[in-house]
Amino acid sequence: MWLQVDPRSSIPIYQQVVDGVKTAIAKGILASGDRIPSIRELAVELTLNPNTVAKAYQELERHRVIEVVRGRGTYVAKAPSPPNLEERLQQIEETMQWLLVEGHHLKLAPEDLLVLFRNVINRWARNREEGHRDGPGGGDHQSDEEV
Amino acid sequence: MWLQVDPRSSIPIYQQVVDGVKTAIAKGILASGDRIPSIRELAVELTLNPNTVAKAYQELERHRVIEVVRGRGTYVAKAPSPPNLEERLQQIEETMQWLLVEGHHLKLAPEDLLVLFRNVINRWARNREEGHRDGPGGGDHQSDEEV
Amino acid sequence: MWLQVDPRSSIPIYQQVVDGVKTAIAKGILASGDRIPSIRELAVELTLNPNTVAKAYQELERHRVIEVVRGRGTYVAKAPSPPNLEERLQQIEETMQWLLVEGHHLKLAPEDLLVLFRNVINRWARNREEGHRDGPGGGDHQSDEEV
Amino acid sequence: MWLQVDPRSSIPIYQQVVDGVKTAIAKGILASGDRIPSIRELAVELTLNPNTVAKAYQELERHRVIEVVRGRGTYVAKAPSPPNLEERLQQIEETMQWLLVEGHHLKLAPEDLLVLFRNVINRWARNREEGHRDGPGGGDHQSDEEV
DNA sequence: GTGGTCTAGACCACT
DNA sequence: GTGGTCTAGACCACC
Repeated sequence: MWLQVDPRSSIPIYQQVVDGVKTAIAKGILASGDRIPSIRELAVELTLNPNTVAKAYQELERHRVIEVVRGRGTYVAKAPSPPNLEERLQQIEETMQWLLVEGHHLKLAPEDLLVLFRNVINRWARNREEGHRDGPGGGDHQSDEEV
Repeated sequence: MWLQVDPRSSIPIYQQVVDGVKTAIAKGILASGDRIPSIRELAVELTLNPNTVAKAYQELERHRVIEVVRGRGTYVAKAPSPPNLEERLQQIEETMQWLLVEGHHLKLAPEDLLVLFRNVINRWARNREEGHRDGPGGGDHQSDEEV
Repeated sequence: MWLQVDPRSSIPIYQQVVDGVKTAIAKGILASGDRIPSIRELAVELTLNPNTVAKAYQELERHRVIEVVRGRGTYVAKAPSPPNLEERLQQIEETMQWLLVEGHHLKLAPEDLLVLFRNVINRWARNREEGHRDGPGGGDHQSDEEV
Repeated sequence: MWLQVDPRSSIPIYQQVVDGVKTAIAKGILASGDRIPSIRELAVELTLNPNTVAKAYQELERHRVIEVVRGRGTYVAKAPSPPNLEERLQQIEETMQWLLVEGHHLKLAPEDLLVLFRNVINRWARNREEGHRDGPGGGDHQSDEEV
């Protein structure tokens, strides 16, 4: 399963679901137009309350990440154009500043963090490739891009 | 004041205080051995509940960022050697992965994020320099900034 | 086609059909006595479940907007005299009040809304003219009445 | 009470609460910075489930209409600058078009609707004045603005 | 005290 | 079958 949840984490479960779906899309495991499990299916799969999953799905819909077709199911959105772009860009910069602060207290200079970030990116790219290869549905989406 | 708090933020106030102190240290505004305001002083200054400030200070002490000397006050720790390094390094990497996911949904490629990160670092370096220049070197706590 | 439906909208599809038919009539694309597609035809055309179309047609019939002639087809009603006029007038006024509230939060004064409404009316009138010119079917039914 | 709810309406209760708060603000009954009832208070007052009220409050917060201060209560936002302005403006125009369609079937020409709208505005202005006069707290906010 | 999250179980509208 | 809404009752973090 491309989605896992840790009920003991301090991060709300619904937020974990939101992040998990976003991650699966970013990794290429889910592609535009793919159907994702219904609320009830996912609730059974992860042994969660359907309401919890519903809350996550609503949040994802609000962010234009998925699209709900009443009575038929839920799908990964076609053109995931984010709404409040500025706000979220600012959040990204704040997170980067947090990295600098946290790094300083771990005695990591900005250059160290830059190197670390590069490593994370490379590892990510490799995983993404795998995600493409053994993704759902067999040969539905290619994986022939260079890394 | 080198510390500000937004009561309307979704981030807990005590967490904002923790982050604020860490940031001030990382920026060079506070240095090892500097005295920081007492719980009551800070509570008055920021109009917070003393319990809230106390909780933040506890957290900072647990992370070896500050040291409380009974009856004399609280000081920035000499050698802020982090305890649970492994755990926090992992958290940093997770945060970087989150940047990749969020960036993907904002149509920012890893390279874009790398550039963005570099910008943030540069801006940070500039601010840090200023922090050094007109830092709290003179009296108890400086407050001569324009408002 | 003078009717389009968005399955991803939060507005029920049957309601979209109802509104669509009413709009076509108001625009002059459909006129009194015109034949409209059968339930099955429309369902095929829009790839909808026939039940959904049937529900829409029922609603339209209840509002005296269309008339079903058993075995012969469905037609735009002659004298679309509304049944519950009071109720619907009240609904119109409520909608106008909603416009004022929503406008206030968008910093639009009532005068601004009035201007905006005038613009919408003008645009509407222009479209309506076009609807007249290149109406459906090419001369099958005239609809050059004044309103 | 400046908020009423009809449990038998087809409009979701939480939506009624959202609209009600917005209306109260637009009418001047609630002003920037005013405290609004806590979730539990309002739930008791309207005999609703707290979760229902919470959902409404979250929606209002997302629209920047209210601000939540943890542990202290909820307040009408200072600078209610709406986020997705374009989207909401478009919704307003669509609503105005709906008025034209609905008016046509009620045999109301656009000019009639314009007149009707003017009436609604005037009535609204009068009510707003009253709302100011016998608002909460007596003379806390003035009501001497032109109408 | 406040709001935030989660579960359980129910009913409804839509397709 | 799908998602949307509501209730009831519980636990938790924060202030």
